[in-house]
Amino acid sequence: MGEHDLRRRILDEARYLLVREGYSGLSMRKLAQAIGYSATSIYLYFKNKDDLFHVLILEGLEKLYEHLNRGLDGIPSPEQRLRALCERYISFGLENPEYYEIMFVLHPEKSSRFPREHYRRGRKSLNLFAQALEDGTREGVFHCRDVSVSASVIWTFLHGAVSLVLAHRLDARLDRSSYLKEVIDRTVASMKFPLAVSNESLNP
Amino acid sequence: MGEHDLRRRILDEARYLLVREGYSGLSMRKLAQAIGYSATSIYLYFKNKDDLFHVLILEGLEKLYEHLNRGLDGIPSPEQRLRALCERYISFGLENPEYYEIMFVLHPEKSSRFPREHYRRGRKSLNLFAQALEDGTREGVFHCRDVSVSASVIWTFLHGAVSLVLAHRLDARLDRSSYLKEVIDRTVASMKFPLAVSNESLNP
Amino acid sequence: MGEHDLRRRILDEARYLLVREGYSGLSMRKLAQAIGYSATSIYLYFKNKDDLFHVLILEGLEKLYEHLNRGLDGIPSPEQRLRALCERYISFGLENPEYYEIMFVLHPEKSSRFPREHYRRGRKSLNLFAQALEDGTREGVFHCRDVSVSASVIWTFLHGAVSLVLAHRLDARLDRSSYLKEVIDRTVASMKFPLAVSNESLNP
Amino acid sequence: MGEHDLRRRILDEARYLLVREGYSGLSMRKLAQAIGYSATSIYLYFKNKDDLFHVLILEGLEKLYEHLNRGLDGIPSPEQRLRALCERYISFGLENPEYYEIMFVLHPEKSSRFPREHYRRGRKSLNLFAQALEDGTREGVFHCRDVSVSASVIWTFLHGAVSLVLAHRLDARLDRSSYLKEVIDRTVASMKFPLAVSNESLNP
DNA sequence: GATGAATGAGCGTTCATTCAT
DNA sequence: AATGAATGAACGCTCATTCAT
Repeated sequence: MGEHDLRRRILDEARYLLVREGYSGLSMRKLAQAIGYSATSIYLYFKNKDDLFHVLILEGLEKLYEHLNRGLDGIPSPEQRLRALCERYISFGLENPEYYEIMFVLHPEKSSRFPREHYRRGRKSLNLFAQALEDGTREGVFHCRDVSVSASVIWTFLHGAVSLVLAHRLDARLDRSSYLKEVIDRTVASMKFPLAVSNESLNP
Repeated sequence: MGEHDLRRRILDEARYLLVREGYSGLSMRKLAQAIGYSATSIYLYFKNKDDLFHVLILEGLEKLYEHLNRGLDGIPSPEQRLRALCERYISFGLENPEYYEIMFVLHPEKSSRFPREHYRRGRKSLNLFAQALEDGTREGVFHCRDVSVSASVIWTFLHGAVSLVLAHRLDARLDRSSYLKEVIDRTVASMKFPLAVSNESLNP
Repeated sequence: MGEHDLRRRILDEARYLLVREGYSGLSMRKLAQAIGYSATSIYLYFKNKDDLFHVLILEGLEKLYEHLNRGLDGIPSPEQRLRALCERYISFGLENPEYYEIMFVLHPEKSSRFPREHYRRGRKSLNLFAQALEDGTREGVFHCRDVSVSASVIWTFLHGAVSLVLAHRLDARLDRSSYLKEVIDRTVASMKFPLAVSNESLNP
Repeated sequence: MGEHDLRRRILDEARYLLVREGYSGLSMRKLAQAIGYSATSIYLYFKNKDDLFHVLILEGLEKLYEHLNRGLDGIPSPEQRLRALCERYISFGLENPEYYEIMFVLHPEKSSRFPREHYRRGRKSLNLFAQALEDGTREGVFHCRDVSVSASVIWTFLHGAVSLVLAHRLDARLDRSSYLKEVIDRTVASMKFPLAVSNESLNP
């Protein structure tokens, strides 16, 4: 077994188990059995379970960024670029449920155990949205007061969609593709609205 | 100990533990210890752990509905009604994180174990949004092709916000109240947009 | 609920549960639920689980005796009487599996907790066999050195049959009725044999 | 601790506990404590409690067969061979109460959880009896219509003896060795009788 | 680089039983 | 005569992890 092949297999099998059996179904024991190695071997490549998760998360963030960014420069129109970003975000989430869940859904109570490094990596993706908003705002097609806030808002909308779909929480009778289309349409459209001037806050 | 006080205490403590230690932190043993009773006692009031969760979920759905619906009829303007609903949904989620998580975040893989009855109750709340959309569409202030889809879209946006805030996934430097205000503003605004006629679907 | 009706119902339900769910399936909790009373109520009529079992055993021994003895005096021929006893013993066992198991099969390791009183009652039944042997020996049709030993031997043979059938341990392809007939035939026949004179013992 | 010594110790201790404390006394915890290891360790060698039992049963069946079969070919006379088999069966049962109970007495309601493989192994032993009967019938010393039925009948008689002795259900004043001798004598003798021709069945 | 052996802590759950009312 | 409330002990089992080799 060459160098780090096993490490790769562990990560891949972990993702597979994660999506097939859920978080609680991913135990070190089962993982070891699935790759055909002893449980101890996993600890040669990962300090502990958290570490393994950490690596998966970073990988996921990287993949998400690449998925979002690929050929993005070729889309000059800010609106079309934002729309493409929305579509890509959702398709990434739905096609990589294990990465998505581990990045944004699972065990938030323990997320504090993970270094803040994530956020830096995650922000790279968020900046793609922010950049489109920035460009669009300059051109007058979008109206943002603070593009970093608005980018978070867009992320919020898209995350709502992906997480509800992955968790099967939407009404089964809902037509999924028209639902997703409307999510994207309204998300993009919402950026075209001039925000009111008022400054009242909602919550302390 | 009178009547069913203990049952109430169990439910309350379960909610508390849930938000403090997460799902895996809510074990029957810890719960028992927290209320100062033996683990066995819990089984006098709940058939098993699933049953306890089931009760909490139903309670949460009921409370959410009441929170959304209180005095809603007194708001004649559909837009103001929709805005109120959005504000209330978010404030409920942030003020009742344990109910929110158990209803909409936790262990989705196991949610199939719970009867479909939930969804009926949950849909009552969704219908409040749908009704506002319906009225607004009739008045021409909103533009919806299918209010039940659009209601789901709104829910999607709001759920994205609540779940990201509860999971502390947003940039710490983000001003929360302006973020939340923008979420609500754009959510409401997005309904004012006429949807394009095109029928292309996003995902197979 | 008059006097001791409940006591009777408890005993009957216990027998029912015993045969339907086995020994471990008979818990005080389930028993209480089955009769529609609280678990505590059982303790009004029986000191504890052992006591309940004790009563069932004594009942079973009594019923077995009656089943064996009914109209037995009307059978003058010792051989026919012995044959009748064998048939009755087996039919009682197969038709009252719960009594049979509780009397002769279940938890022998704990039988020491039960008073020796059983044996007195049980011996009454054994004596019916012994009497037939005694009469048959006097008439020369049976050959017994010590009828109490031979009666135990007969019981041994019959018990083997009942316990194997109740436990479903016999080959499923075995025709049960010809098997049982042969058991009885050979049991009765074995008593017709003159025992050898030798006195060597088998086991220390 | 070399190789699989612990596995062996677990099995041996299980047998010991089984006979000393009965089936319910054999818990994984007690077993672990008895061998001075943690309960978890048992699961390194056995998948679960059923598996452990399964292994013990197979071991017992194998040992019983060897005990019955050893040097059996050296006994040409079918009658002497049958007698030897009877003596050996009983001595095995009395000298290996734990194997005997786990094979033929304990928790019959759960025996369905164990694969049918047992029965194949158990039948090997039964066939030794059948063979002796077959040979004896050919020589005219035994009279059997169907040797497989008659072999089951013999097993029945012997099992009755072993199980009653192990359960201490026989009258304490009974002389055990003359009782056992008579069991064997009459069991063998019973095979010498020509069965009647009648075909009436006992039980529907 | 990889493993076998082992564990402490914890899980959800069931049990027979007691006690005050 | 009957109950509701409560419990300590035990059950089979799984977990992430360690350590010596």
